[in-house]
Amino acid sequence: MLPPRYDPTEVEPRILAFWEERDLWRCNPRSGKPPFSIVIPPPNITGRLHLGHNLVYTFQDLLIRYKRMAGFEACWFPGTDHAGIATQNVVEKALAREGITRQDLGREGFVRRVWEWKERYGDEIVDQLKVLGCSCDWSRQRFTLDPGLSRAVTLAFVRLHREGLLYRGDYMIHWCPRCGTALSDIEVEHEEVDGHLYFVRYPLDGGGHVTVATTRPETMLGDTGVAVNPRDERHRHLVGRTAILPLLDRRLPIVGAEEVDPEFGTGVLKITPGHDPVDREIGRRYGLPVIDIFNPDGTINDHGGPFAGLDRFAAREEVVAHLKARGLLEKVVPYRHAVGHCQRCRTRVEPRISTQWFMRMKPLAEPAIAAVREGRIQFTPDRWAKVYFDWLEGIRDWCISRQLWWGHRIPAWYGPDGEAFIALDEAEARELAARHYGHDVPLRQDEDVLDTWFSSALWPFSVMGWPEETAELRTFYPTSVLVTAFDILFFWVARMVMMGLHFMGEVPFREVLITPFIVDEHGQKMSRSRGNMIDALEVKESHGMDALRFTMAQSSTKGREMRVSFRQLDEARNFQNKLWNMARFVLTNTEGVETAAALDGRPLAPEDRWIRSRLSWLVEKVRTEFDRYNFHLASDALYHFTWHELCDWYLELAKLRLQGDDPEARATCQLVLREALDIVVRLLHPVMPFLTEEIWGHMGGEGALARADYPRPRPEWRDPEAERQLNQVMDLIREVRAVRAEVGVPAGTEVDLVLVSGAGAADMATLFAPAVRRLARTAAVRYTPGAPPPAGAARGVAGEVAFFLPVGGIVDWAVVRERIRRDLARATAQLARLEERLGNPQFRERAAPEVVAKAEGEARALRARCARLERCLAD
RNA sequence: GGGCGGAUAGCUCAGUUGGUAGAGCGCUCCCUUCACGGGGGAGAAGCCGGGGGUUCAAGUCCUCCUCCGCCCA
Repeated sequence: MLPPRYDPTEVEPRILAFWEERDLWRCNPRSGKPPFSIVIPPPNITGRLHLGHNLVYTFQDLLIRYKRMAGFEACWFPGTDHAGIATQNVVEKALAREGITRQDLGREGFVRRVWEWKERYGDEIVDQLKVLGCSCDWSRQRFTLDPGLSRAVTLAFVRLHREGLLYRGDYMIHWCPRCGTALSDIEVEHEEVDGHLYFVRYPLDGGGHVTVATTRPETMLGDTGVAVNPRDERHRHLVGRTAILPLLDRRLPIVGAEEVDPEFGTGVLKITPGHDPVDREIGRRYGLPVIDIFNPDGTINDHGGPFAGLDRFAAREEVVAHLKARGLLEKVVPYRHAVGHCQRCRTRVEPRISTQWFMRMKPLAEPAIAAVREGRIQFTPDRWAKVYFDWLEGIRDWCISRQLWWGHRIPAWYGPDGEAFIALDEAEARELAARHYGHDVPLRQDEDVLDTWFSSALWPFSVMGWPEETAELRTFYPTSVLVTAFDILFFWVARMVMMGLHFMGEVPFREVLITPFIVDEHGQKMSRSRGNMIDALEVKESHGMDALRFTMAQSSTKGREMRVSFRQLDEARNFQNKLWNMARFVLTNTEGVETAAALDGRPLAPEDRWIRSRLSWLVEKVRTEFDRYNFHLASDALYHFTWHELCDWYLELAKLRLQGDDPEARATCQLVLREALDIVVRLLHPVMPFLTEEIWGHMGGEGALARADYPRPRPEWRDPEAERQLNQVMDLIREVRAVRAEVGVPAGTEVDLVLVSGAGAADMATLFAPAVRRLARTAAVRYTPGAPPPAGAARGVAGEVAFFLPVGGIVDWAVVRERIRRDLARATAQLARLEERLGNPQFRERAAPEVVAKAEGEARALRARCARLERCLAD
């Protein structure tokens, strides 16, 4: 006997073990089945599972399980990402607690420490995925720094370089002083901050001064010029003169430049070619020197003269104080402006010129744009395609080198004169160098590593063994769908498309499903600092994984945001329990039933034909909505059907036969119950795998439900007549209940039900009398056409069927009459609207014939209903 | 400045070829009915943000506006 409450904490670990023992997720690229594949967005090894991950992984698992059951060779490729900056930060913090720095350990020692850390903690997130029930092919788990994937990265770099798509040089990049590395443009987040605009006087050679305005006064230490707009009447005459940089007494030529906005500040711009992209451009035109004033950690270097050694923020204070002391600070006004911050550590970044590797993006972006335009990749929701185009069309070159130790070291070796040799390994580089110089020379490998996203961009094929021509690549590439959140659309999705097209000659995935962003019930972003995080593993303990998955599926929408609250989780948990009890009921009432016995050929009751008709609809609905990624519509349909059709009605009706004395009728009912349970459990498995697998076990199902067949539509089960009949029965029962409740017939009182008119009323009193008696809690059910109701009888009209309950004395006639009047008023108003529409010749002329016919049918039914209601009042 | 998303019952949200509004929660009343009180039954509750337009018909299509949020420059 099953317990009356479903206990996920007991069931889930057991089911996990059951799946694991059977090795169910391993795929065979040679099976010949149609392939369906997904590569996981590799979680960061420093990551801990949050609901955002959970959502993305739930959708993927749902699709994989669905396709697997539907007959596909469904392969989900799992793995993790080395996350250069994040991981290095984590390990450096750990070292700091020991009082050491990575420099103390040296590069080799540090990298060894990171590997040790990775071995210890790097699989935590993978373990969490397993606990979630993710049906990945774990035998194919990869890590971006695995030897195979690292070879892929090196090879990709070498090829791109030979193709002229990589270059190295001094350019303005974003520098994070805390991480000590360059960042790409998209790793910088611009935030509005309240700062100040400082107006500083620069003396002119030969007397007088100009005033410049700047938000970063410390950068004046790197000034090598001053510019004005040549069209600016106020300042035009200054061009050609020389200003003197305060504090350092550097001579600054004054030049004319169209870029100078006369409206900004005083219209005079200080030129700092080392630390501002616009200044850099102006400086280049006039041959102004470039001065980098920062050390890698953001302190001022020797170019800052007396300020050397100060942190950039302290330097700002000092510079301002000195200017003030010399009377050169004209004024300071509050100023709100956008400042770039490091995406990883929120530190303010500094624009800085440095030597980095870049990837030329335009030639790669064009085919990527075409692939989506031509429909070879489909976005869901499709509006994301526009965001994708906008970014790719304005794309800039990608700074791919990072001044880190943890990552793929750039395969570039430099000779004594700085000549670069790009090769698959050092031996090859030596060969190239020897050929170049005519003799062996000592080589020095590039110190830098590649942006982690470089390796992520290769993921869809590196994970399948590229550059080897593997069976996996042949079968599973391109993958079927990529599921991810929008925040990595540029970082990852677009770059995978570019690399996939470039190296594989084919898109990496045919569809991209962009999931909503999870926020709390008040629409706030979930974050540790806000304290509003919902931890997936805690929810697993309190509600069960299936409840969490159901919530994810049900509250997913096409919007940008998705709110998750404990209320929804409670609802899902209740549904979980409802399902459990539905199964419990069916199983305890069908013990010993030979389910293999053919149901076909047995005479079915109308409710059997009805529930089969509904099941047929449900199968089609669920499959259709899964196929469209409308997980909320599929889960709503499953929820509504299970609770409000199967449990509320079919199970209640089934009790009549199960508890009756006709063994044949009971057997038929039992078979239908088992059939319904079987279909529901299969349909629901992708959404709620643990619970359904557990029920399947109790059903004595063959093998694992996870590998069973997904239900197919059964159009032959469609039965409009049975649906019509059952709808009428349900209407009648509901109406009798409502009349009883409203006019105050005590719940325990069983009264007769007399049906007096209406099509189908005879069936209600014969075929369906037992059902009506039980569910409407009435005694005898009689059909007596035209019978006059006794005085004080409660009465009502269900659809077109008029009835009364002879309960004179119990009820208040005024209440009964009031209720009928209200029903009549509603029906009359409805009828009036319909007749107005039908009376409009243009409606009859232009509306679709079936719409007109439907309206006519409704009007006919309403007229009948109104007549019955009027009759009720008259009698 | 450009773009996108949202505005529907008290709350959170559905509503896919335009056919006259739904769910869950909450609320009110009733039920110790033998699968489930994490249950069952009944009920109240909405000028679908605002204006204009197309249409026989608009929550749904077009346009403008207001408010909230996000992305890009």
